[in-house]
Amino acid sequence: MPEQASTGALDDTVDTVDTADTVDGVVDAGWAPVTKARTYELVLDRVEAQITSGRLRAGDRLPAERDLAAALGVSRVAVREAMRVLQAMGVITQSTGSGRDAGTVLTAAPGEALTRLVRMHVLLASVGTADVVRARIALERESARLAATHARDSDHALLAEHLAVMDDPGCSPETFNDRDTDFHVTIAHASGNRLVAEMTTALRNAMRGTLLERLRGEDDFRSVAARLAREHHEIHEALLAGEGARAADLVEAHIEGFYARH
Amino acid sequence: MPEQASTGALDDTVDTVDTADTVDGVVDAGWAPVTKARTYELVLDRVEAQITSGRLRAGDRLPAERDLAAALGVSRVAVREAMRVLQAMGVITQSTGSGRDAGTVLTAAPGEALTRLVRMHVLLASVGTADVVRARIALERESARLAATHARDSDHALLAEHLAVMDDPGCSPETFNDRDTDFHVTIAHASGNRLVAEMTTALRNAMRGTLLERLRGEDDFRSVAARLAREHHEIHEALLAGEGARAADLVEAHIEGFYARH
DNA sequence: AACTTGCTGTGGTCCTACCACAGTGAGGTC
DNA sequence: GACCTCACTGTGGTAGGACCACAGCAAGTT
Repeated sequence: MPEQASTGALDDTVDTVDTADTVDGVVDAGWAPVTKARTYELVLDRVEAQITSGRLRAGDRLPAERDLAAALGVSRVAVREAMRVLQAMGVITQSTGSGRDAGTVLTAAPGEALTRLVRMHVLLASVGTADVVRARIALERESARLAATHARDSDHALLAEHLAVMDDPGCSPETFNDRDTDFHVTIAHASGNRLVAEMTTALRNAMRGTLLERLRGEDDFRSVAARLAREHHEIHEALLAGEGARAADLVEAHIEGFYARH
Repeated sequence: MPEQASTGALDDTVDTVDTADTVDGVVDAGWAPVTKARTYELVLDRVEAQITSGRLRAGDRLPAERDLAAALGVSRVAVREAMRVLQAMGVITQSTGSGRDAGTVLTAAPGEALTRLVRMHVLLASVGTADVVRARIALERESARLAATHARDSDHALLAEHLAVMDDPGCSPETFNDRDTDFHVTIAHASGNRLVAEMTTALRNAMRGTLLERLRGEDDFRSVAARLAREHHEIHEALLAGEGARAADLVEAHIEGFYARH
């Protein structure tokens, strides 16, 4: 049916025909340049509409790319590009093969997407390290505050495990950094607030490389590690005691302290 | 040159050839399934590497899609899908036409990308409204605290303008909602912390629809608007006085109050 | 009953062709 | 000479068709 250039069901192509024009002598009332939306964006809109209307929800399977393309009257390329965007947002997962669970499935996994986004912008110097630190503090304060009342036994067990590894004097900077990340991420997820947790995780992960470099460049890695470990223990104790406000203050001092001193 | 299936410079295609195998009788030492990375991800890695190494920075122009494809030894489709991802992350902007500034340009604009990401996940019920509210409070407290010392005269002027519009008794719920958003966003950007600002903006924008619905459904919109406006004025006064802590508390009460009461 | 084998549906990749748009510059017109 | 016109060129945008790799399933074989 499409014989070239969208003919099908997707002709919302024209967005605005409104006001103002800049062409030479023409009257500038009631005219605006006609802006065309790219086809893949229209596909995105359709998918979003399906979600909004409740016809599509997490766990559901999307039509096959070919079918979707045919149904919307666009090419498969357009559909694929829309899928790439959704994937980059952590909204879908794709896999090959046949069978019920194969293909494109709606799954809400914002974590990885956020991490990549933040890391990319840190690399681009679009946001500075100091900014990330302040954002981390704001979020992790909230994480800690909530975790003090929401954390379960399994969370505390996990935290204890991470602490034990970091206490080991033979622990390398790499291992320490990984477990440090895990410690903070565990607290974030114990908060029970998914959004705060994912954002916290993303920021901490995006800083992973930077932090590792600092740890490696440390003159006396062991004593620094010991101090950080001690602070971790204090935070954990505050959480166990259910003292959210104190935990939040400790976390703030912990994060700020590391950056301020190095 | 590529006669089908990647032949070119991008043959990192094979990721791991390591340990363990599950095939029936075969010795399970030293074998693992070969996992292939998707081509567009390899392209992404190359772009990220260029940024990391400093050969590419914000404002720079990327090679034309065709050239990049040739240089990397992949198809244009692969390059285009990588571009879609970068665009979805707010890392590039694309435009047609010729000339120096046409084509693909590295520009760090995380705001819109974040907004879409959060909105999508709110729609998917991956994160609940209450979670977004708590996250907003955490971030906007920080925004307000920083804005109290960093805001310039132009910021205060903008804030005053928004306040004036919201004070107008004839102001519609739509207009009020828009200006309310603008008010919070202006504070966020006045904080001087780009990351906090972008995240704040994203959350506020993602909630735009929800908030508008609540305002519209209000029995006595005018009195609610009047109360919100009064709170806005108090916040503004705290900012003008440079009292960050008070501004933060007011913002928290302001946000939480609205959700708690409705 | 257990294994093998081929079929089918899915995303992954590539190529090629063409369209729409925006500068650029050569050429014509006044 | 100054100005306008218009074709050219480089860019992303789109379409369509072909083939590959993979995973499940079912029929056939041992």
